[in-house]
Amino acid sequence: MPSLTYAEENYLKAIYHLSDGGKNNVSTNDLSKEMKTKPASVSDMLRKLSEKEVINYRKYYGVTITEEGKKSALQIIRKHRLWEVFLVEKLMFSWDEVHDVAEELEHIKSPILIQRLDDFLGNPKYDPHGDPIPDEFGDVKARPRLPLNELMVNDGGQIVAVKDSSAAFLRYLDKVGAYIGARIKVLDKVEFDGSLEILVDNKKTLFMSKDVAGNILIMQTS
Amino acid sequence: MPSLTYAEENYLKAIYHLSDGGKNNVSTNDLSKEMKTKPASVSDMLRKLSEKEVINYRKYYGVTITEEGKKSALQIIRKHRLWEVFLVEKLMFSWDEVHDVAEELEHIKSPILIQRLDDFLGNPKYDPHGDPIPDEFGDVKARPRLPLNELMVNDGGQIVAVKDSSAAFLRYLDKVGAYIGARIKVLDKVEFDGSLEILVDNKKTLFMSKDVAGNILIMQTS
DNA sequence: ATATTTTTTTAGTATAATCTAAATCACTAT
DNA sequence: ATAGTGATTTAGATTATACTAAAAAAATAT
Repeated sequence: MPSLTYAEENYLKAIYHLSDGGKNNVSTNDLSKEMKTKPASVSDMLRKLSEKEVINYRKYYGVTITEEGKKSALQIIRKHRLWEVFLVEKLMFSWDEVHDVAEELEHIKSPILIQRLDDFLGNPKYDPHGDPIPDEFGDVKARPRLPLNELMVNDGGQIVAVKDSSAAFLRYLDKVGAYIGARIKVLDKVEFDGSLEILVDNKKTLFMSKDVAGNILIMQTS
Repeated sequence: MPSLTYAEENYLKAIYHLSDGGKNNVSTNDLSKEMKTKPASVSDMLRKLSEKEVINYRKYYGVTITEEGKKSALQIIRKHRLWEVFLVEKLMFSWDEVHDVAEELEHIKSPILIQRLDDFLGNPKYDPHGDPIPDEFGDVKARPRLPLNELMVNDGGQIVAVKDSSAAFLRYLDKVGAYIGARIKVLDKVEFDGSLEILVDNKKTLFMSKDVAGNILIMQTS
């Protein structure tokens, strides 16, 4: 694995995510939006990442991630998500506070640290947002999942992840008790605007817009 | 507190240590040795640290640390030592493995992270090498301590710290059972070379050169 | 007291990551 | 088929950290 600088790691991670795990091409402009840098800076970085052979770069046509690059990206993601578990489970961070800190911690370079952190946490398979944690070889146990708004009336399941991890959205979910792991059932669907009536943990019912429901991912069980 | 870059933090920490907590002047050459950079690079950095008012710098005459600088340095040291406790107590690192990783972790910028880490660890007062952990205001609870080789025959006490934290030295201590907290008593002193016969934890006796003993710090109890 | 040595600083160069402005390429719409 | 628009790259500048070589200041030794 080529050694990457802090900034290179961040670009590579962004490419991995924007390409949906390496499936799609990513454009310079999209990357510049994601990284909050100018397109000119992105071009420069792409040249460097391409020299290190973690991406395939053809000028003016965007990039794809290489197999090597995918491995590197998955290791960074592994570290990020393990640290998130640590922050939430051991240090009592709420799940909307962890992202920025994990963003820094993920760059600490020490394989033994990550291995021991993983053991200390009990080798978790999912992070606090429900996203799968790659193992040391980069293998991911993905759960089948679909957006809550695609369920039919009377369909039930468990919340396994959220698409939008913004602090505002996570605080909203906290307020209504929609945690990862919560069991939900669709009681009713309003045809007019697609909003839903939901039963949470067999206790509380709540109303939810189609937009919100679209950002909640469900593992269907009925 | 002025915001410092990664490199600036490392220089400031080195200045704090080399000046023995701000008591002495530190020369460009000493700093360049400590930082493993060239004197020219040090001069550059001193100019910058001086602009941020964390050191007093008079060209050709070395530097002293300011009150502001001392506060910043103590916060970095606090973070370093708390992470060392975490690594040893929670992640089962041995005390000779922790330094380099803590060297990276100490630069993570998040006041809330450090506060919660401190609580999670039970607000420890000393790190695994016996060095005191500054509190959030920079206050340090120093224990009175003297080098083992300065004890007289029949003097006893507890090992509270080590001066030399090199991996080799720490492994040696591990081997002979001389942990932080171990109770020791001086059974005999060889006049010729200053070497010592030591009783450890009322169980084991061992022989130790004056050099080794000089690097072990004792809180005397008898 | 001056010459020599050592220490420190300055000047100029290099790499990494960013920027702005200008140039160039690709795509779209007639 | 080409003009115009938008995306992308290149060129040149900036900041941070390091380097080497040369100059300058301080310390030392006769």
